[in-house]
Amino acid sequence: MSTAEETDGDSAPWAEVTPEAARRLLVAAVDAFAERGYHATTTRDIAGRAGMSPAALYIHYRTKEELLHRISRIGHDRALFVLEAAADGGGTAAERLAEAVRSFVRWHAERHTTARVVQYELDALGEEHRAEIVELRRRSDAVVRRIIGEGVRAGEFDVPDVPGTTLAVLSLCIDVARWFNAQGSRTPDEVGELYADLVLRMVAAKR
Amino acid sequence: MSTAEETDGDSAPWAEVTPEAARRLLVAAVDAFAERGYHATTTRDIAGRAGMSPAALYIHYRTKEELLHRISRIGHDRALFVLEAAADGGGTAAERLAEAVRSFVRWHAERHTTARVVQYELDALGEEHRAEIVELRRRSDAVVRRIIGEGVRAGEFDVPDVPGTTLAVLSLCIDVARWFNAQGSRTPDEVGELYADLVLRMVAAKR
DNA sequence: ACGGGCCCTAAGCGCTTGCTCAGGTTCGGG
DNA sequence: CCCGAACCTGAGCAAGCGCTTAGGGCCCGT
Repeated sequence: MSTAEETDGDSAPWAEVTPEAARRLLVAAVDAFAERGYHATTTRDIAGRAGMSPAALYIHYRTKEELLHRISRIGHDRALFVLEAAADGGGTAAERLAEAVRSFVRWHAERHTTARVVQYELDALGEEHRAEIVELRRRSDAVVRRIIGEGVRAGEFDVPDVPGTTLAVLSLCIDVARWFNAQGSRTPDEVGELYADLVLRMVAAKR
Repeated sequence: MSTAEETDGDSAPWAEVTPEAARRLLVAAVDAFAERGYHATTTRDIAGRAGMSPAALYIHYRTKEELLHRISRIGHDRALFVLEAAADGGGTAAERLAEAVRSFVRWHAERHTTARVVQYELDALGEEHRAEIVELRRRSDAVVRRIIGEGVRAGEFDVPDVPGTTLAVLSLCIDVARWFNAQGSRTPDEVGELYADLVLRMVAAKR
């Protein structure tokens, strides 16, 4: 009865992308964007990875930017879902903060290809699309800030600067997407555990 | 008699880039790369910002990639210098770690335009150039790891996973370049102070 | 049997890219 | 007064870019 059961939306990564061909293209785009970056990726490369001709892409997506937006939108939705699930999981503020960091970090490590695109190609999006995504990120910030604030009020935490510490916690988690390597020596679970511990130390009341 | 006096190599940012025109181009490139990213920046844009024709760029640099390499090399050298100065500053491990984080973070905040290019456009570099830069980053890692290791041995710190914590500390500092905004409410000094405190909490021995 | 909608491709359009090159300007030394 | 070196520009090349278009197979209900 953990907070994240099977509804974490990550068991079948891109199942909701409905025409199978559109999904293949999207997965190919995630790989390509994560590997080379949005601007260095060509539509020919994406289509090639999906085993199609360049023109096929434009049957399912209007532009290359729309592809990035779809990836970014779904990715942020899932990351936020994971965070909120942990935050609403009950228990002390420390337990909820630890679980939030643990699962958020695990998501960024496990799906670091997606996360890299989602977190680091943000300003390749157009004006409106970016604004939409930024709103989702503010909600992530609010979730973490709320837990820390509650912990402070309950006397569990000692945090002189709540917004600053919130920023640092999220920054720490997000940056996992940059350095995490699947071939590396740490599993996503191990990193999640390590980071949950480090974050608890950052906010712990001195005894 | 602080560790970082005026020799921090940042008082006159790009003074060592010798022909004045070459420096103008390099500064323009830093701005453009930081704003749009390496791949989204055109040589015409760089030359335009420097008030020259596109062809002028190729008198001073062989390729666009060489420009990025020069920026990356100088930036990493300076960041590493700042770190090492703090590490060799004397005092307890806690004092040295705090000073290292403080000045490293301050550098990333103050010069966040440069830092963004230096830290996030790494894999736009060619094979050899990237290898050279990666070596500099390993030295940064070694500096932080050494301080933490010494603190543990001296009984000042309680750190179950030294390499993992080192990674987290550096990740935290580096990511400042991504979110720091000059128009924001925090000064580089404030962020450095906040982060030094947070990092000390992460490694502090429980009492 | 067959017509229409759905997917897909081959070919290519218009444009921008990184980069080149012949030629012009500036300037200190003989 | 002229020369050569240092620096820069206008014009443009080949290649690659995002994206479009005309059309061909395939599968469905009727």
